[in-house]
Amino acid sequence: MSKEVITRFPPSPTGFLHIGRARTALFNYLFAKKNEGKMIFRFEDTDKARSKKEFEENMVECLKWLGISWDNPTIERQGERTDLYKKYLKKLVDDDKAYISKEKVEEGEKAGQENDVVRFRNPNAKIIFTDLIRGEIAFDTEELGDFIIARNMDDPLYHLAVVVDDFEMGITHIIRGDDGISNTPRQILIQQGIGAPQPIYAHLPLILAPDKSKLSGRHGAVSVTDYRDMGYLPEALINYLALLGWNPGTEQEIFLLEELTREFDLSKVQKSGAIFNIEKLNWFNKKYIEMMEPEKFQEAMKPFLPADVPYVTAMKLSQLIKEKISFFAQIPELLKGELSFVNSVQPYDKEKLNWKEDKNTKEYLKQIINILSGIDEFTKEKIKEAVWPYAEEKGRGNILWPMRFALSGMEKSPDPFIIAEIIGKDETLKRLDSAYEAI
RNA sequence: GGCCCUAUCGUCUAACGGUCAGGACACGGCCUUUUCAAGGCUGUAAUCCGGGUUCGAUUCCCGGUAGGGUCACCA
Repeated sequence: MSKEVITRFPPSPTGFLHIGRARTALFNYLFAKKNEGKMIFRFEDTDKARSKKEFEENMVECLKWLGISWDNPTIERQGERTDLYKKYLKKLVDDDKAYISKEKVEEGEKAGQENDVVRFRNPNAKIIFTDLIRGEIAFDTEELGDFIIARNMDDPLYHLAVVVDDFEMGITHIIRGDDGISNTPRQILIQQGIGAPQPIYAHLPLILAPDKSKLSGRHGAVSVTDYRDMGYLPEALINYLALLGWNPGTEQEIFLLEELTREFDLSKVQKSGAIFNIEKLNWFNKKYIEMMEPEKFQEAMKPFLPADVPYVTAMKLSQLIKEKISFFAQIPELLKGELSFVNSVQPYDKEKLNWKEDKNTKEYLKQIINILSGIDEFTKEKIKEAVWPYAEEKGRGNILWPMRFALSGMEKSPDPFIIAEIIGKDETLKRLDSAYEAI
């Protein structure tokens, strides 16, 4: 009878939630769910100077946005558990597994002052642990020396705090980034010191920047917030992140979170780092945008609309926008470019009104105007219905290209029927008239 | 530099000794279409190098090389 799986997500609130951390959270979540276990969310805020409330809030908010949940009703903070660490610290010192050492602070504000740091008495053991992703990893801990585990008896440092927390919270699996590998031997040593069982480790490959270095702030957008603000959908981010370093073993690409909780398998996690590729994220995002209900899409695009575009116009354009964008922040440029016809037609070369070599454009425009004038219900369906027979008769390109070009003034644009409906009957006829006059 | 990790198309990856080395993104072509986008078809493109083991290595072993991570009174 194996005991319940408990994983954890322990960020330190010293910045906005990093995309790599979000993936780590996701994998912990998926592993816990897959094994019908739990995931604990806690804040590692032993660095009081750098830990900020706003970052805590950001992390909670981002995880919720992504749909990743945790199983502890209140999120623990290490800052509120100092009595616990003190207890273990005292025990360690009493057992002579650690000792207090008077030392001068070398850097920072307190440089030069003396401090009673607590050092772990390193038994210089060889540590071998089995990583679920990488297999056996061996370390000689001798070179670690008697490392410091607390600033003083009241003020624990990271390594001590994590080990105590993982023990007290009954963590069975530690799934974390690759960069945690070298911390593992220290932590195992402390575990042995306090008599804690050794959890199972799984070190995830890092998410890399295009230059193959660890993805960090200097590489541009790296926080979940950045992507949310650019108009990426949580489903797309989850899907992309899940497939970065993991594969389902099939050729399926689209996965909803719920599906991932069933399919996820730690043994299919990659060993080597993966470069974060925005192009592929864009592709996923476009896919998820396509799947959105029109009303939901309209709602979602609201925050991204430029102030000078009337709401009603934007709503009319929503279907077109939905087809074109990969992420919502592209909306303003789309409205300024390809969809700018809604406001006005820029001056154009009249020769471009002709479809290929055909020179009867003036006649065609005349007839199109006649046809459209007779339509009362000016919808794209009705317009198409009315124009289509004529287009079939004279050749679709001959009719539809001049019509479209006269209405948009651009080589690339949506089809003429939609444009006509959006700008309305009066404006449509006006634009066709001026094309007719021009040519 | 010490220690540790890693190595398949440009990128994400499949292949757990025998495959024409498969898929996806990106890129090119074609088709469909009034243009664009979407869609369909299709093309270019990879096993880091050198030794073993084996009838046979992308796959197993060793050594190089390259890249990365980590070496705080940060987490």
